Amino acid sequence: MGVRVRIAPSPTGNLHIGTARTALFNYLFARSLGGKFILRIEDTDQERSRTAYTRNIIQGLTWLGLDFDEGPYYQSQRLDRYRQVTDQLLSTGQAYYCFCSAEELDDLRTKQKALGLPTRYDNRHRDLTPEQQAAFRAEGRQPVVRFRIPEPRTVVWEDLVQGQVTWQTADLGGDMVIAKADGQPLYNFAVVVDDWDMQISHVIRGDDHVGNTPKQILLYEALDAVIPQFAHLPLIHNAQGKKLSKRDGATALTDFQALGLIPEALINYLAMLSWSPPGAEIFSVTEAAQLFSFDRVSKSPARFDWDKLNWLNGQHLKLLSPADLTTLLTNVWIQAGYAIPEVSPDHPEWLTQTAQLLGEGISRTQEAVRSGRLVFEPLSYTPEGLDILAKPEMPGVLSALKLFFQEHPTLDPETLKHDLQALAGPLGLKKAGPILQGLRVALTGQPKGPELVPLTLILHQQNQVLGRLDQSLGFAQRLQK
RNA sequence: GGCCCCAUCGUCUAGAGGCCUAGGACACAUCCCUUUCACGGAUGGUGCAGGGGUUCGAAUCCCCUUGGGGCUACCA
Repeated sequence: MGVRVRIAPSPTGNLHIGTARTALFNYLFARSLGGKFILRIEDTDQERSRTAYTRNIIQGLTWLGLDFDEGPYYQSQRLDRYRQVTDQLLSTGQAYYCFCSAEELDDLRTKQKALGLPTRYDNRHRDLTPEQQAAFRAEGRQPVVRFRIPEPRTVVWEDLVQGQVTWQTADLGGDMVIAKADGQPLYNFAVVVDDWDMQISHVIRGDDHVGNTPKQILLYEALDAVIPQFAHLPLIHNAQGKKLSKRDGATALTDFQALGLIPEALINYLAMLSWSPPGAEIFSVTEAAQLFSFDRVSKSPARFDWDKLNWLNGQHLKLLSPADLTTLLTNVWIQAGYAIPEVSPDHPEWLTQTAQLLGEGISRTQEAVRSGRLVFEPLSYTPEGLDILAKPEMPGVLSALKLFFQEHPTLDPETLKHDLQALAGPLGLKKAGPILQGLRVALTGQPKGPELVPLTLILHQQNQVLGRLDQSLGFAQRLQK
């Protein structure tokens, strides 16, 4: 049996960036060894699970390109199976009914705390006689099912990331509940049954699960099941050095999406949290899969760094084909409410040129919204732009520019800049700066922005140059008074 | 409280006893490119938590201290 790994999120929230990272490592490991990547939805907690979240999780994984080979499997559809295994454990005496109430358990913990003892279940109902059980039932108590944890015993496993991990069963908190009073299976139990049934070869998950692993190993043993290999990844930390949580702003994958991050960059960044590539830092998911191995995974947590993610996003944006970039930015512009004429699957030349120009040097697609306004929206001026128009030489400059464009209905991209600069002399200007700056402000309303010549060419194709020049000239003349 | 894990520039990391006067990337600063803002190029500063060992030699091995993190449910 080859490599079979799984990502097993619970649909109690949108796909979290930490889950996405775990999914990625599972995916990389599977792909690096030609194994299968499986999706399982852990929805045993009926209270908190929502199908909308399941949808979000699947969409998120798909968006990232982490396509799964099997599934999604749903734990909620396997309840009979869990019951069956619970019964098996019960019949062999490896599990038993515990009738303790929530209050009794609470009480126990409070007392232990007061005495400075570690909190744990004291296994008080481990060996109840049938008579005692009947008495509890007569009281109307609904029992949970607990799995016997032998003490003392040492559980050891060779973790692919953590190395050899040793755990004393006495530190496990006593016999564990595997089924709630209402019959619902609990995580630590369901996960073992599932991984067993689905023949998972490697369990790759966050290291907040190390403490669960000895319990699960005991369960595998009790079921006489093959124990998978374990790899516990260090967690992702926030700027404060704590586990990344919903309180940290953007943590759902959809947040990153909305911010203008692209999957290629996110994958690249996530892969480098606690894993280091043997070579270049910028890579595709395919390349990462070829390079991936657990011996380059660190045991220490990594802090989430927006600066680096943004930079990486810019790098991957640059790697996109003109067509892909155009599609991406066009969607952003449409979402921003800009009226973009004649959009079709094959982008018109001018749109591709616009995307190339405005996509230059940005690190997130959302940054193109602001520059997009310059091309797609009617002309308006910033205070800085008005300051420039108010300069005394501007009416002259703009008149000369207007004349130039009237005389040159077709523009030569090769010589345009030179031709514009040549306008300085006749106007008595020492430098061409005011000409270019004037044209920039006249066309865009602001002194800063994308490269001027390509921008002019694009607006010219849209028949926008003369109109804007005219409008700005009028403005400049009025500002002189 | 108990158990477990971690510890190299601000951040992500390379480093598996001599190749380290510790390398790279992000961020930062300066300069160059440029009509502008970016991009790009160049240069620069900043780090082995502390203390003990082991060794001819330690960022690398061991111990302690300190700091940080995780877990400790009839959640997952």
